[in-house]
Amino acid sequence: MSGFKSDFLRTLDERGFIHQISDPEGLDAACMKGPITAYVGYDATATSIHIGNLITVTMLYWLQETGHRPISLMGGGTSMVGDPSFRDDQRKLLTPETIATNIESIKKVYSRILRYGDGPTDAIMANNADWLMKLNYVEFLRDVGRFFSVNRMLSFDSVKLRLDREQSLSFLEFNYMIMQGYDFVELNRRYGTVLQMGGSDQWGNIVNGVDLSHRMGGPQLYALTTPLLTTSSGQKMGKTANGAVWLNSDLFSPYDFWQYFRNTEDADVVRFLKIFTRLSLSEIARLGALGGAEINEAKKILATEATAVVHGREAADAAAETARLTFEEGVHADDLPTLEIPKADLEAGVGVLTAFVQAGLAASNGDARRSAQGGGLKVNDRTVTDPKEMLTLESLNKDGVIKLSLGKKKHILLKPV
RNA sequence: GGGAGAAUGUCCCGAGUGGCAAAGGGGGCGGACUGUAAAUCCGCUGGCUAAGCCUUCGUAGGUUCGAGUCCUACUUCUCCCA
Repeated sequence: MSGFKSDFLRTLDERGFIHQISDPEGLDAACMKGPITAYVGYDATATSIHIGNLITVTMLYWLQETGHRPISLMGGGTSMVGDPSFRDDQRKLLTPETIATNIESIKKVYSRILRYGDGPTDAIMANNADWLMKLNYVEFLRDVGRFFSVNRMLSFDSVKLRLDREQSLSFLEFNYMIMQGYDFVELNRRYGTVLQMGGSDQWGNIVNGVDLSHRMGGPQLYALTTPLLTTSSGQKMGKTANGAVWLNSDLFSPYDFWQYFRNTEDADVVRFLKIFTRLSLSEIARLGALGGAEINEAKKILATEATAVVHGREAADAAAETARLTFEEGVHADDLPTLEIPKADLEAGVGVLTAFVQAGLAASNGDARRSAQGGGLKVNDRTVTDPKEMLTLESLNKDGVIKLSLGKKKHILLKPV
């Protein structure tokens, strides 16, 4: 499916963003004819979007870069219902207040990546609550509901999975795809939007919107999905011990974000460089040619570039420097995650295990104890052998802090105040 | 409305004759080997004031020296009949 003429599709294709397109030739032609408007919808189920969503935001970025207009759609209305696609349990219902808070928090990330404004290719921030919340039930059923075939909706994989597993699918959730389909039509009316993009799990929902437009006598719309990103060893991307890789820095620090990419598997480096950085394809090819231990250089660049996109260049460089000092120089860097602890506590003495729990490196004393038994705890780079050891003012190193380490990669500084 | 089944360690899947802190996976964490990679091997994967104590098997009661296991009611979910 290569050989696209438009800059937009060619770029997405070359960088590995394309999984399916509903009518590749038609869409390519539309992109050639002039600026198009395309959108991606985002759930407001958390206070931040995560790395999986970053892929689609990046598509919006390339859309804008190649001369088109992106819309980031906040799911203020659809989040009242919850997307059941490929899930085998019902989501918890969110309160309108939670949704509003989430949207405010989520919005911050976009302006770093997209350029918003009133110009012809400036991005638009929309919220489907603006039209969904006002709908009149019976009217909506007659105008829109009649175009949806339940038989067909039941045949979508996203729903079938749920039914096959004999999990219930409430009528509430069943309506999600109708709302999403309607969003597409509404965005077309308001902004002339002709393309909806999303993850591969959204294919069914997106195509529903394309169909709905047909049936309602509207224009031809297009669907484009990205592959579900997995690591080469088959793991879903973006999962860590503490949950998802969030983009908001209060949930997942730039340093952690940098580390996440630094630890990319060899086999994924090129793929991730194409998707998560803006480096040219020739530069990526050069980095991809590095073999053996040299590929670590490519991973550092990947980490820094990806972090710069989300958190800014300054934060990215700082994270890189912290990592360099910590891992390559073997000294502790000042901006490792730091926890302040009252000086009085140290004077009285703090149990090592407790200290690790307070630092968030262990879930409980028992957990810390087990890590110590496995040789995974270090205080100032010295392995903890006695779980009863006390940390006191004596434990402060020459820089006046105590460095706690879990394994080789997680470090926290305790700073007396 | 009637009938049949299901709910297990707060990550998931999943065994479980009345003696159970509860088999086995997956995932995760730690160790070894390396390159902050992958693969492989080893250990850990309820809580605590820790040779002991406390809390866990949908919820609440009951039988029993003793209940995840048996009984009753309830909740939720599935399937079949209406």
